[in-house]
Amino acid sequence: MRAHNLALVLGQVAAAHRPPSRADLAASTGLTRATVSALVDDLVVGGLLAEVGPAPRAGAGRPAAGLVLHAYGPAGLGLEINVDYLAGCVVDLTGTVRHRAVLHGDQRPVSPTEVLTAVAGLGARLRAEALAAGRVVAGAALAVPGLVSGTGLVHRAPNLAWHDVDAAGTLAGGPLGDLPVTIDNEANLAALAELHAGGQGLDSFVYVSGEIGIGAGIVLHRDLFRGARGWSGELGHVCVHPDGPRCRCGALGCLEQYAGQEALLRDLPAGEAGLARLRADTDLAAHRLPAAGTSLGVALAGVVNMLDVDTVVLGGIFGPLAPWLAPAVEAELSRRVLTSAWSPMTVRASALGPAAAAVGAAGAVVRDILAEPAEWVRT
Amino acid sequence: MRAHNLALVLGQVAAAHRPPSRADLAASTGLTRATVSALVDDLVVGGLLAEVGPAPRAGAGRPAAGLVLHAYGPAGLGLEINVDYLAGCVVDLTGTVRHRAVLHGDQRPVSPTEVLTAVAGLGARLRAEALAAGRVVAGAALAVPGLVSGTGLVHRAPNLAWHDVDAAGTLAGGPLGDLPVTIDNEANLAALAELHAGGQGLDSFVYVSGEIGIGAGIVLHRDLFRGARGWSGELGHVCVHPDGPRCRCGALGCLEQYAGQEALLRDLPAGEAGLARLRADTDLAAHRLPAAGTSLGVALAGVVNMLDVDTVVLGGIFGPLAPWLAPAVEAELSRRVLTSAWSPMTVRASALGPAAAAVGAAGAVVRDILAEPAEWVRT
DNA sequence: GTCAAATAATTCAACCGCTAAACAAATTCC
DNA sequence: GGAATTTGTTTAGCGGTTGAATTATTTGAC
Repeated sequence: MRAHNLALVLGQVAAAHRPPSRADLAASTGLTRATVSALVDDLVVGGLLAEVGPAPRAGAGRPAAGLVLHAYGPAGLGLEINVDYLAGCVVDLTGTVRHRAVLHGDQRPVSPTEVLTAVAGLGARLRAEALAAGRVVAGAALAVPGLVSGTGLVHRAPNLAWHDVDAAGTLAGGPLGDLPVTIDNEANLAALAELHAGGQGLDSFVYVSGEIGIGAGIVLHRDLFRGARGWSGELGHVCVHPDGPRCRCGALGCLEQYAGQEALLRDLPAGEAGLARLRADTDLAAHRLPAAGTSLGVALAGVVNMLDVDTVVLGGIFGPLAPWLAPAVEAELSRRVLTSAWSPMTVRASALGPAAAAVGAAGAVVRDILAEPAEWVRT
Repeated sequence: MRAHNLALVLGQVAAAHRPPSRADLAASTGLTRATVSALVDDLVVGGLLAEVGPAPRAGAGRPAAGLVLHAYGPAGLGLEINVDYLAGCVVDLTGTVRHRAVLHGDQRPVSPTEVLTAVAGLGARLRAEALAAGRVVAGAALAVPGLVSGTGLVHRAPNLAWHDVDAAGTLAGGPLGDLPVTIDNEANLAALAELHAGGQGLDSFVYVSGEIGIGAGIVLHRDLFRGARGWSGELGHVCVHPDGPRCRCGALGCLEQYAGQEALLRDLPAGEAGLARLRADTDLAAHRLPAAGTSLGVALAGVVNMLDVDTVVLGGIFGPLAPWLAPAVEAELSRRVLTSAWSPMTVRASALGPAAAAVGAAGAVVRDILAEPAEWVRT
């Protein structure tokens, strides 16, 4: 019960626009001022909340002490393995990114163990930086472009050609020592980053992650949707044409064959260079991208009909390509989504830069602390 | 806290295979025997639990008093409006159907108000029957083949040609008096019925409801998934061929055009008669149904890739047709679902008879009481 | 400049609900 | 018939919330 109320109070502080007073919290939580005072005291000595000077207020009365999340409370380390880069960042309790780093380079020729060791090294460096700045990293999360079990087993990461890689086991005792590391899908964590950075009114959406493959993270009522076993969001292998070209996964006509990076950059250089060329050659873009957007729209329409979300966020490489893609996606959605007749869909580009999943991963760590403050307050 | 523990104890009784003793409940909930005793006492005087004679047990010790859900506790009324029938039933706390009724007849020519009044009348009759048998109906739920808002507004029921029908408002003060009635989608409630009747190990699945249209109810971890606004599960309008035939909804190549009742019964009499003919003419069935199953499989594969469930239940008219449909569905799923490589999909026919949604609706009412016993215990 | 009004936060007694341990009840085993 | 065993109840104690009274700190009026 105490644990629940601690989380309740902390959540109210996190959600507030201005630093709330204890009295504000009592009003918004329904608890007594006495109770809130006791809870806040625990959270302050636990290092999760801090008092700020009283904000000038109109009218009489004793001024209220504002409460904010402690900027030097426990921090989260986010790591990301992707096909063509490794990334990491440290985020404080308020959600502000404090340190970040990216290592470019194709990871496909590197063995899983070496990739994991490299990203752990990157994480250790960031952790040391954070410590030097006065921040203790409380935990880490690692984003991987593949299907991950709760135990930290990467079942399959097709575009890295990983297969039953025990990521959690490999990381244990490495450069990160005994820091607890959770492992999750890249699109899921990027969707969380979008949820918290994207801001205003974003409640339920599908985040489409265009990297080498196409993944999706589904957020419903500000909560990540994981499916029954945590393997949801394989948008890239939703069928667009039942007898289309064969996909790497063995099936016919998967979306990835129409809107994956390789399809978009056919006859162009791979990676950033190809993307730049595509954006520069407006003729080519105007020809190739709307078709991909239509396929994306067909697949997403099916998803939306089943899942009922009202917003699609285009992320990864789809973000910068959104000007060409979004109109086609939108057209297909309004044509095919049953509810769009009275509740139109929104399609927007992601508000995030590169390495969104790393930011989301770090954010997930601090959100876990905020959701479960009781453990942290005991120490 | 008390409310939570009341629900916890009640849930354990509901989930148990044999009538548990207070000591069993203490063990399974982690509470003390003393606490459980106090909670059970409240639930017994509240009329939700009943004691049964001690079951003969091996070994020494005082015999335990078994606890069961009270068969004469508050009951739930389930109602269903469908294109070609109205149905209703009363279910007691244990989930047993005690009274039921069906009114056959095409509802399409009838006005929404008349349909709603008719189904309410059916409900009132069942309620009176239940009362005569000693059961008080505590609430009702109505299943409608369409998209329903939380406020009881039927936004659209395409196959009834309903459009913004205020079902809750129309029912208020009618034959059901002031009995609280919730309104929900037919496939959702049928899925709940499957969850509770289907039994063993059914945890996460997609229930496919083949009626005039094709709907789906999604259950994840024994919990109904509703999407952001409660409009999930429109499987019938998932795209199978982006440039297939035009659907009533305006889009091209919707699943309904390939596996809807009208497509299955082309050139055959509509309704039951046509279905009987189709099943009798094995040549025709073997020719027509696997193709429909393949389309169903393509659409479901996309759904499963996104939602990550491991079981598909074929309900409505797809239930009796499952022998012809299921193999094709299964083949398509194992070909197209990414996770099927290491975690094969299950496709099975529904265990339910007709009017599954009415049973699910009544079950939903009693499950609500069981989930929130505190309110009931106060009186 | 002092005092009343207003608002914030703390203190303290009372109470609710759970726990732990002792105790009473009802049966089997020897 | 008595020891052993298991169930269920009773009682004291404790954590945590409530509600009222109290203290603290400011604004505004006279």
